[in-house]
Amino acid sequence: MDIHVKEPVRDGARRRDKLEGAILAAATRLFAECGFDGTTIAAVAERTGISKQNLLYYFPTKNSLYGRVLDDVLDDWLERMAHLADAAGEPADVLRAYVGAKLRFSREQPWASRVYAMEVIGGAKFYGEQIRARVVPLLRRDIEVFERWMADGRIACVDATHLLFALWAMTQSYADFSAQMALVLDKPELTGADFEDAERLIGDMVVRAVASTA
Amino acid sequence: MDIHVKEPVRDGARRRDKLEGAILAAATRLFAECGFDGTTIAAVAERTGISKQNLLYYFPTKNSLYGRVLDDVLDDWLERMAHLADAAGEPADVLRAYVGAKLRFSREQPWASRVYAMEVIGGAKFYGEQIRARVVPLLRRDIEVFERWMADGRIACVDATHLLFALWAMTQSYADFSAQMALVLDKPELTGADFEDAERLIGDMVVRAVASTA
DNA sequence: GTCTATAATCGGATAGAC
DNA sequence: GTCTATCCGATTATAGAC
Repeated sequence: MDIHVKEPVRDGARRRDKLEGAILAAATRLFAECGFDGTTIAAVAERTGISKQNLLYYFPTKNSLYGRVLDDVLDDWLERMAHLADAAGEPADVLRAYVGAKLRFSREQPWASRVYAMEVIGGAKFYGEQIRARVVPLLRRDIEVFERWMADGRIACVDATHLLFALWAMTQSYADFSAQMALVLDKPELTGADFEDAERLIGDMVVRAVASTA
Repeated sequence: MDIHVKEPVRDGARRRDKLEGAILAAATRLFAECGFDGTTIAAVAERTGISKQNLLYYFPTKNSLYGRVLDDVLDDWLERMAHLADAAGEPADVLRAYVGAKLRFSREQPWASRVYAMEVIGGAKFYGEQIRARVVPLLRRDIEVFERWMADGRIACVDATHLLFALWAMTQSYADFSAQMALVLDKPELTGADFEDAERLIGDMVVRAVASTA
């Protein structure tokens, strides 16, 4: 008997991945805009173009969907930022690259940034352990890099921890507070030029903060 | 006939105000922790120590409660910040005072800061008009003060708009991202000393950003 | 002003056919 | 893997007695 196999395994897997990706993209945006409880799986399904029940086949619970969204946010962000602390080169250049990379993430993945921000603002009740395990070590390592530079006399002595907090805050806000920024600038949304201005100012501020006071 | 008036008008009003205040305090905290949809009026009522139905007597809808919370957040913030742009004095001193005031608001009213942040991150779909009417003019005025200082040669020329965004971001994050900061610092929550360190570093950064490059 | 009761709806999740 | 049908709990809000 000739059994008709609809799709080879690989195509099936590819299709599954593609649909999962579409669901996650829709979910990321909606979680960012409406928060966890404000987002319904029906709305995610509709935006994806599938039925609610079909979505529940791929993500059996709302929590599992939310968890995957946050996992993917972190994966993307960690991948972009991981190499920076290892970077050899002048501290000023590394700092500017760091600012640029973080700002680029705010620009290219604003919803990812905002989902993460909302989770943290709410106290990270859902994702706190993952942050402790995956984000905190990275931030601590960055702080240590700053402190080594200071010990080696390559930059001026400042509070490395709060310098990193400041750097994070300034870059993160171009995703999280872009709605308010756009209102101040009286334009529908931030443009590439705005991000260039931001990168210049933030880069200058950070570099100046650690410049030796001749 | 001797009608027993339970409470004179003034005591009644005072009682009403007191209860309203208690409801608003509970609501502010819960909206910050759980978001708009994650907060139930039953939970607000329970935290206030009254019944859900009684809460609905004071705030007939959830939207009206949320609106009042945001109104009060803005009232408090505007009152604290309003005088700063008028302040005469050296730019460096005014800037440090500005940073200090904003940081103090993050420390003393973390839930207020977070409710506001959540609303903005979600796109300010509920409160956008109020932000346009009440917050944006204030920020624009601050930017103009910075630009006047530059025109008068009292500070170096930088992008005044993005400088204000940076200042706002750095101070705001000590409310919004305090959960993550505490994890990095490996302590249950930020302390007064942390806020002093922050004020010093942010103050130095901002002042240095506008210091003339001799 | 506060209570009891309840209406009306919605949302997450399951069962089972195809 | 996708669909139809449905359950069940939770939530906002209202009606009306006291």
